[in-house]
Amino acid sequence: MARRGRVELRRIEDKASRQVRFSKRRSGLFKKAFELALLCDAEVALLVFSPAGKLYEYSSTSIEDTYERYQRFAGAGRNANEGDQNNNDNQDAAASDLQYKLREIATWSERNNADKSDANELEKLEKLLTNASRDTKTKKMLAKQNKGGAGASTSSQNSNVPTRQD
Amino acid sequence: MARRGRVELRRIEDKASRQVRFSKRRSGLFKKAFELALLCDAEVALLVFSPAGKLYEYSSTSIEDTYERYQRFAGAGRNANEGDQNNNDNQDAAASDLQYKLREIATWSERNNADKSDANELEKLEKLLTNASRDTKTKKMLAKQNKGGAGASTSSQNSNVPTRQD
DNA sequence: AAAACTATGATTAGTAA
DNA sequence: TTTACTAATCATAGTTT
Repeated sequence: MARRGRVELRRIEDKASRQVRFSKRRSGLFKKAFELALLCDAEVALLVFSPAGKLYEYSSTSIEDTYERYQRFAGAGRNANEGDQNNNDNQDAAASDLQYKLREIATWSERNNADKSDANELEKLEKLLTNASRDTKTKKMLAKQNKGGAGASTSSQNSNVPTRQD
Repeated sequence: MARRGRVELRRIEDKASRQVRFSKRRSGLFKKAFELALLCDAEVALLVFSPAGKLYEYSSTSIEDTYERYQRFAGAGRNANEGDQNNNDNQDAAASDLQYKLREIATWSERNNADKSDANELEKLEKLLTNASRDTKTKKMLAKQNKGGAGASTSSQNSNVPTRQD
């Protein structure tokens, strides 16, 4: 027969049945992760260690890459879990993330169809993003100053190099 | 009413509905991850970047710790891995990856500094990549034909000129 | 645009082979 | 042990509010 009621949300005591459930639920979880990546075009990385210490992994690109991206992101300002707070804080993280992607694109298109005019487009786009990023930071700083901060006027440093370490 | 049939397993084209589905499925996935960790006493780390480039994370202990454990593990000799259907060694995949990054960039710049001329740059760039991607595919096809070929001579559509179909 | 609804498909707990 | 079955809960696509 089937289950008698809704499943209780706590650790399963019986070892054998815990192992069976782990195996079933694990495959369900990995399937869902894969579907999210595929259907919704998301980047997903999933690591699971079984209670017995066995490793299972899934990644839509590569664990390493996603973890790196995570670190870059988290470094600049994070946007933790579910509960989706204010995403102003991670705008400049997103910006530096995008700069990175842009460089990737530049490298790729250089290798594949190097063309002066294309390079030009890319350069313009990169400048555009750099500026936007700086604007965001400046605005945020000004906002902070108005609220309670000490003053410092922004020297607009120039653009082609992404604004790195503050 | 409810859904008409089973869900098709491919990328959702409509942007708005992709975003909605992402949000729903993401919360489902995180719930499952949490339950697996709790019920089965597993160590779980989950990183998701939305198509818009937003980060979501769950970890039963800490992302860093689990990643470290993963590295130690992977270094020594690894075990099963579930969803291992990505074999990203071809240019094709690289190209579509770049398209994805481009869409991220587009989304971001739309939200932050929407501007007609910027949109134009992005569009040009996207077209450029689309064409390059198609070229790659065509070349690959030709190569395959030449290798195993029943000798059908493909009317070589010239590679740099897009075949209009939109 | 986000939240509620709801019919339907998907997942799975318990059981059995 | 894993695999298969099946009833019942769960998740969610499409729709409505």
